[in-house]
Formats: sequence, structure tokens, C-alpha cells
Amino acid sequence: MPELPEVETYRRYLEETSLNHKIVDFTAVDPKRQLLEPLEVMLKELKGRKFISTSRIGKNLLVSLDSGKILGLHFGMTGDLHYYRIPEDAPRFERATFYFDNGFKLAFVDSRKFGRIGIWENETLLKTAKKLGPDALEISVEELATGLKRRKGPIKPALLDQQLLAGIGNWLVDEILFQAGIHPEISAATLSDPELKRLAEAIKYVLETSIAQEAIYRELPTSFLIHAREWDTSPHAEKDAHKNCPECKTPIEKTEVGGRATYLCPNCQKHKN
DNA sequence: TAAAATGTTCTCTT
DNA sequence: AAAGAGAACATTTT
Repeated sequence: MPELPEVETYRRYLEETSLNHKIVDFTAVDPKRQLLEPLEVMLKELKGRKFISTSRIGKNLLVSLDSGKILGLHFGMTGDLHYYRIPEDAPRFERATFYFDNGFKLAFVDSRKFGRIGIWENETLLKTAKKLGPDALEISVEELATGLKRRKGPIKPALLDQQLLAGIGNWLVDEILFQAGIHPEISAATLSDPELKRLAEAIKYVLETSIAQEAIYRELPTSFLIHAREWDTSPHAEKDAHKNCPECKTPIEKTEVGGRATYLCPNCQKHKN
């Protein structure tokens, strides 16, 4: 789930629930794997502190502590947050827990354990250490164009490179390329100016629309390609309802680009080269 | 049951 | 130095 819109939604959730409570304890079920510092260090930095504000760079949620340091949360492929008090409300796959002095807990939920939690001196150090490019919602067309011109390979893996721009993942990259009418395997360096402009607009449009829906992709407009993804297999979903292009009704193609599952409309996203 | 999965990072090669 | 390919990581779901 966690591409930029999910992480932005988690950021807002954390902001609504977890600011300004004193942290009384912190636990992790697999600290060696998921904590970037030893558990004792994490405890020393967290205990007695409060979260006072939040920000986000790409898929990273940054939480400022009243000590001035930054708690960095990355959600891997399956991360989520859940704020609760009574044990009956505990989520499945709770991997780390922040305990507050009001009796509530903030759970870091992550079935696959690819998520990571760390402490940083400041935002800049986190950004540098993680080699993050500009956030996908803030990058300018010029920066995007410059970054893409240095690339040799196809556009899709370039857009997934968090060092070039941060926040796009494997689901939304397909949506962005579809909305821009660009084939995922077109060489990144050879995009024309109009294509670059359409791409930059599609990045903003897809991310902002997804954030507005709180990253619930089922509720995105029917003009989106994403409904062709496997997740749309709820019991009430019409069988094969979304397997055709919302624009031209051509069957959606599933292939592999850069080692990742890729959905595209072969008619709307022509592969010239 | 085997396969596939929203992400990153490390190693090896070019 | 930098970019790309491929594997590895751990676990759940279909």
C-alpha cells in the first residue's frame, strides 16, 4: 500500500492522533531487522519525549520529537499505522508499538516486515542517508527533465528511482504513464518536451487525486487504469469488469518492465522508437 | 501449492 | 562514477 499517497494519509492520521502525548514505552517484535538503531538507543531517544510535528519526503514519514530529533518511518510494502487503546482493537501484524501516557498506543503494522524505523539528527541527514531526490509532488518540470535525460533505460524504472524523485511506486507509476499516454518502455532520455510536460502533469494529477481519496484506490475515477489490477477482486466486483481500457476499451495488457509487473493500454500508450 | 505481491538495498557488471 | 540487472530480504494471500 505505501506509495506517496498512503504515506501522506498516514502522516495526517498520526498528526490527528499522536501529537503531544508523552511516550512512555516502545517495543518491537523484530528489532534487529526493523529498527535502524539498537532497541536501547531507540528507547533512550523516545522515552519521555513527545511527537510535536510531522512531514514527509517521498514514501518516508518524518516525525519531529521535542528533543529536536526525527523519527523516520518507512512502510516497506505492507506497512500501516493504527492508533488504539483496548487490546481488542489491536491490529494483526503489529510489529512495533509506541505507548503514550494517555493509555493509547500507536502500532506500526507490517505483515512482510520490509518497513524500517530509525532516528535521525535532522531531516537533511535522513534525506542524504536514504539518497532521496525531490518529493514527487514538489519536483519541477526542469528537474524532472534533467534527471530523465541522464537515463539510458526505459521511463518506468527511472520514475521508480527514489533518488531521481521520491514517492512513486509500482502501482501509481503505471497510472501516471497511462494518464500521460506514455509507454513504460520508452527510453527516458528521448521523451519530447510535450511528453515531459504531460508526464509532470500526470504525476501531480495522479498523486493529488489519490491523496484526496486517502489512497483508497477503489474510489479513484473510473478513468483510471488502476482498476485493472488484481486487487479489484472483491466479491461484488463484476467479473472482468475493469480489464479494458477506460478510454478506448482495448484489453489492458500485463507485462513486466524492469522486473516489475506492469499494466498498460497498448493503444493509448504506443511504443514508438 | 506455487506464485506473486504496494519496496529497498546490496552485489556484480557495464 | 554512475547506471542497470538480478538477487535477496520475510511473510502473507490467492
